[in-house]
Amino acid sequence: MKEEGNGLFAGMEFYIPPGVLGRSDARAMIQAQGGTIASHVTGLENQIVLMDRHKIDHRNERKLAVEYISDCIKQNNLLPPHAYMGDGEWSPMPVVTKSHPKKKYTDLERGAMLAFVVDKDRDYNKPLSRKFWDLAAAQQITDHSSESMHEHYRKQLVNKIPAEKNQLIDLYRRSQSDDGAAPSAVLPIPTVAVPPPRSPTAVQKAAANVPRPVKTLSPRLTTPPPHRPRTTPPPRHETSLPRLESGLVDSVSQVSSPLEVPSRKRLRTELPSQVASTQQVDIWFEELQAATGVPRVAAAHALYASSGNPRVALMYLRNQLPRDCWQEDEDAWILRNFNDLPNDLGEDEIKTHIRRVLREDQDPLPRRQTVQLIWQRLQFLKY
DNA sequence: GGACGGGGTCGTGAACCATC
DNA sequence: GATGGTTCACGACCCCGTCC
Repeated sequence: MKEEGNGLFAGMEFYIPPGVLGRSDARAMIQAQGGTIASHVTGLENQIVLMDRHKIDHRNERKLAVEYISDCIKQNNLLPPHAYMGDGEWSPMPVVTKSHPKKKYTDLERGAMLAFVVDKDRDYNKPLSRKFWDLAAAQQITDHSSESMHEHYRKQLVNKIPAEKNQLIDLYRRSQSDDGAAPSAVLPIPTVAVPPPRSPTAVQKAAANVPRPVKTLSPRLTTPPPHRPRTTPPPRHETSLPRLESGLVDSVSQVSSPLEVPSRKRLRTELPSQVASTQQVDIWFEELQAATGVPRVAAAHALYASSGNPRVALMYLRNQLPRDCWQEDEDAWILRNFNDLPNDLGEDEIKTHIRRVLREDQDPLPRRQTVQLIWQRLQFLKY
């Protein structure tokens, strides 16, 4: 560890999971001392995770008890980490052990898996046999079992678009290199969603002409909701690309971009705040066409059905209709019930209205949907 | 028998909500 | 505004049925 710039923690990055006792105090102390707070675990060397002592299950210099911060400040010095690492000897609580802990895949592990596929001259767009992953497990490509890697690959990784896969591989390769600063040779992943044309007809017109988004979905979407909890990290779409480029990639729940399979949880707060550029839209069309072989018009239609989310559009084109990919009768239901709402209604009022309609159930929605998704779709349709 | 896909279980964490 | 409990969704892991 080194000290640079101003403050005890200058140049250092910490991640404090939600729920850690004294989290807010530690955050304040770190920031006051020039350190930075990461919103997600990166799995990279430059980040220290601060946890409750009794929850640290193994010794690791990058996983320390949260008291480390206050103690360093008391001593006005960066203390040796050893006394703050996981160890049953000093822990006031028994070390929690699990027979089969479920470890999250980090981006480095995803990159390692993909790099392994590439290194073995295999097509990373196609499923691979269990035997292949047996080999990967034997070579300890990750700490996960072969079956786990097999499942993760076929259910998650294989669905990523080539640009994302390349980015993960690139991240992994850079982490393996000493300097860690090799320039990325892969396509940047766009971080914004496309507000597509207003109707299918418009989509078809646009398909011949490449749809160009013209403005944000709504002013409300450009600012965080006022009721967002203090500890909620900033929307990932605001940070994903810079984080990738700086190597600070989220490992908890994957690289974030509109191109990934959208987490419904994430969608509840993370909405597009920018407009895609012409180049970005072109890239998406090319990606969709390359991945599925469909004509441009179909790609445009898929983008429309997916509210402008290219990754959902990809699933749509693969006949994997996710819940946030909308069908005609569902759009009709939304417009029938909510299109006449006053324009000055706020998000909360609209959602209250949506809840009431869902509760009354007089005009049931064809598919079960969350209030948040309906609200988002409404914003999209009204745009 | 191996590959593959579907689906179940369970741990985790974010979002939401009620209470103080 | 802070805190704690609840709900919900995701993903890791596992199992099983089907197909070749």
